[in-house]
Amino acid sequence: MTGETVLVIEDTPAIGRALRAALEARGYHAVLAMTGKDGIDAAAVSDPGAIILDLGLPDMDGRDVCRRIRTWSDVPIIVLTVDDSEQRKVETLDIGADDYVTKPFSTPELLARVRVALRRGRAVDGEPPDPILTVGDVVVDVPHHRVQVAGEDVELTPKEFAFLALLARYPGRVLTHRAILQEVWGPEYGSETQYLRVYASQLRKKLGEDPSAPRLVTEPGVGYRLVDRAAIPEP
Amino acid sequence: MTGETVLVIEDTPAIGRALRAALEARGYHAVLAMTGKDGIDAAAVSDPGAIILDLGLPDMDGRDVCRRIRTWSDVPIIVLTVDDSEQRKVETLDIGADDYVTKPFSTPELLARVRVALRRGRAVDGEPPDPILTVGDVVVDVPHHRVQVAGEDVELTPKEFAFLALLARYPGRVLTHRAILQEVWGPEYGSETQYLRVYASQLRKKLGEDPSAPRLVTEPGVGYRLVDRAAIPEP
DNA sequence: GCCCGGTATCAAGAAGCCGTCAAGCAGTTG
DNA sequence: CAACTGCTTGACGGCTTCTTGATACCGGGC
Repeated sequence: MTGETVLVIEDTPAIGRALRAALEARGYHAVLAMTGKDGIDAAAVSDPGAIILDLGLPDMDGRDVCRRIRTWSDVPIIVLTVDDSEQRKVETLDIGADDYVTKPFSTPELLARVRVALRRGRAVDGEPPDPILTVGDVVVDVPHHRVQVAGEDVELTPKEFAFLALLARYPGRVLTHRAILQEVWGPEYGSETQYLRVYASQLRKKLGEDPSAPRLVTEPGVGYRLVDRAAIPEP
Repeated sequence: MTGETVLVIEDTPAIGRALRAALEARGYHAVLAMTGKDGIDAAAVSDPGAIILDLGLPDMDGRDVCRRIRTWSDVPIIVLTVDDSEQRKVETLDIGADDYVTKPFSTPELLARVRVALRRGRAVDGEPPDPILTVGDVVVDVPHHRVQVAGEDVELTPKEFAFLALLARYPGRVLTHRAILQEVWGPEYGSETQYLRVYASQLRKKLGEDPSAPRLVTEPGVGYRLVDRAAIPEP
C-alpha cells in the first residue's frame, strides 16, 4: 500500500506547504523535500506512487533529479516549472518526466494530473491471484463463491458458506463460538450458540462427513475447527 | 508490435493531415479517424499504442468517446481541445484521459507527450485484454456495444449491456450485488438490489435462457455470475 | 443407574429474497 | 407534441433461508 504516497520536491516553502495541504486534504500521504538531494533520497526511501518535481531547485538541476530517479524507478514524475519554452518541455519529457505543468498552476488541475499518474502507476502491478482456501479435500474458492469436497461441487447457503470459509481461513485452529457468531451473523450476536449447532449439523451433512473421521471438529464448550483428515492427529 | 501505431481522432482535415505527417515523419504508423464512431472502431481494430483525441467531434461528445474506449482499453489517450477551462480539464482527466493539450498546440510538444504516452503504455504492457469477451455461446463485443448469443444478434439497452459486459469480464466468477450496482449504476448505488432483479430478468429473456440450464446464474444473497453452459465444472 | 451441561438433529413457522409484471417518468427524435 | 425508448419504482406470488422450539443424545460425576 505505498501507492498513495506523493512526494513533493519543491524549494519554495509556500508552494510546498500548499501542495502538501491539498494532497493531504484529498487523503494522500504527502512527503515534502526541499532540495534535489533530499528529493532523491525520499524517492528511494518513501517509495511514492507519484512525484511532483519543481525544476528550479537550489542545489541541482531538476532534470538531473529526474534522470537520477529514472535510473532505478518508473514512478510517474510530474514536473513543475516557470519555464514555458517548448524546447525545455520536449527535453524534460524526453528524459523521463510524465507530465509538465507550468507555474502559475491551477491546483485542481495539478491534482487531477496526480490522479492520472497514480492511476497509471497502479495499473503496472499485476492483479493478485484468487485466494483459494484448501483444507484437506475441502476447497473453498471465495471469489467464485464455490465449494468442493473431494472434487465434487457442494451447494451452500450464504450463512453456511460464510461459516465454512471462516473456518477454512484458519485451518486446524479453534474458533470460539463468539468469534464465529460475530463474524458470520454480526457483532450483536454472541451467545446464540444454537445457531452454530444447527449450521454445523447442516454443514456436516452437506460435506458428507464420516462421523468417525470428522473434518468439522467440535471443541466442547469452546468452539469449532476445520481439520485436514489426512493430517497427523498427534502433536 | 502494435505499440508504434498512433490513432488520431480529429475532424479538422488540416490538423489531422498535419498530425499524421508529423507522426509518420517520426516513424510511427498513424491512423486517422474523423468521427467519434470511426475513432472507436479504429481504437478496437488497429490496437494503437496511443490515441490523440480531439474533443470537438461532429457526431458525439469527445468525452463519451474517451469513456467508451476506457470500457475495454487502457491505451493512453491525449486529449486535444480549444477549451482550456480548469473544470473541463479536471473532468476530462478524471474520466480516463492521460493528458490534456489545448489548441493552438506546439507540434514538438505534442509529439513529446506522445512519446511519454507510448513509453508508459509499453511499460504497463502486461497482456492487453481482449475487447471481445466470449463466455460459452455469448459473445460481447465491447467496443461496438454488440452482443451475440449462439450467432444471433441481441439488442440490449445501455444498462443491460453494461451489466452483461461486466459479468462477461469475469467468467464464472460471482460478482456481488454491490459490485455490480457500483460499476453499472455508479458509486452511490449500492443497495438497490431491485434493479438487479429487474435487469437480470430482462437479460435472461433477451438471452433466451433455458431455466434448466441458465447462463446467468443467481447466487442467492450474494450476487450473479455468467457461466459457460458447456464448461466442465472441474478447475 | 440417574442427573446434568453441553451437543446434535429435526421440523415448522417467520422472514427475506428473487423473478416477474406493469405502470409511471424522463429524455430523445422526428 | 406525439411516439418511442429506456430507467425507475411498486406490488405480489413463490421459494429459499433463517430462526426457533422440541426432542434425543452423549459423557462424566456421583
